Amino acid sequence: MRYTTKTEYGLVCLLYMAKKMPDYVVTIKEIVQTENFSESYIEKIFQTLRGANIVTSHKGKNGGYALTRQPSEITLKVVIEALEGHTFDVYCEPETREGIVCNHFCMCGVRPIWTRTKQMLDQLYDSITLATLAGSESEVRQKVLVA
Amino acid sequence: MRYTTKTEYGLVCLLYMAKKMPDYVVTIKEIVQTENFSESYIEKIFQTLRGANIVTSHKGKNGGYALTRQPSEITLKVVIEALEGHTFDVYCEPETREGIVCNHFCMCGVRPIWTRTKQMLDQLYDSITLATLAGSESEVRQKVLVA
DNA sequence: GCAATTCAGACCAACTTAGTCTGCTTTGAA
DNA sequence: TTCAAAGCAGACTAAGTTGGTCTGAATTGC
Repeated sequence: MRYTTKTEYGLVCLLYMAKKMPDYVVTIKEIVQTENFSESYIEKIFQTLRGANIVTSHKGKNGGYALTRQPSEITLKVVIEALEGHTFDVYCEPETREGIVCNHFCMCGVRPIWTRTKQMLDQLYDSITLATLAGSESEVRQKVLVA
Repeated sequence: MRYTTKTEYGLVCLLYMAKKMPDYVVTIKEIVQTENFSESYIEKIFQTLRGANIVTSHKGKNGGYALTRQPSEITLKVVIEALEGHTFDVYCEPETREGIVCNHFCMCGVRPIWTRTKQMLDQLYDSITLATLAGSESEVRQKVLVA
């Protein structure tokens, strides 16, 4: 179980932006060159981020993307939900899949595990912002390099 | 992000066994009739569980499957890892994907999130056993029905 | 007006999932 | 000794998802 590359790439891009000055306008080209991603794919990811109001865009020459708010006000939860749909799919939750009769899961002893899992992940991702990540990066980088 | 049906079905089956007497031998047919699963698919799942030494099997007439140890000694982590491969795929972890050079992830600011995620899930699933689930089921069932 | 940029959406190959299917082997009991 | 009931092994497959690509707009600043 893992998140898709959309989330992975999206977070890398947002983190890149967070580390720049506030209101910094970044272009797809710039970010693709720095991070060595596929241009078309990143474009699509930014469309999703724009739809979720995490970034704004400006068309035309000197256009590009900027964060809609401070890095400290953009939580991981919001980003993951925008790119992935949800932090964790409880799957058998009746309210999330209307029309589907759940034969096994809804009332069974297994479901509470998934509810609890989602609860934990939501809480974790709600407590981490882009600023958290940007701030701890150098320190984290060192740790990893030493280990 | 969610676990596959292998894990879902596998847990339902194991929970079914846990609620029976210790050393109870269950057949695929019995469990399939009770839970309304596909026979062939459940067979495959039990092969995996046997490979992970979570159940033992006995061939031939009056054969079937039994838990290898007490429900209280079978953690969710062990079951999920057997059926899913891992509780959470940190993805860019160099040691898990030898030969693959990670361009973006390994040293970047995003990776610690996934490390932390895996840590939390591992800890959660290590603290829950089949006995926990079997024990809390009736109570959980009530809660759900009331809500 | 032109070059740089985003925007929209159709398209697609490869992979994964959730199974099915066929037939074999082992075993207990009649 | 036979036979039916079980597990065992593995090839196969349809449908869905992932991780993109590609074409061609529309918009904007210089």
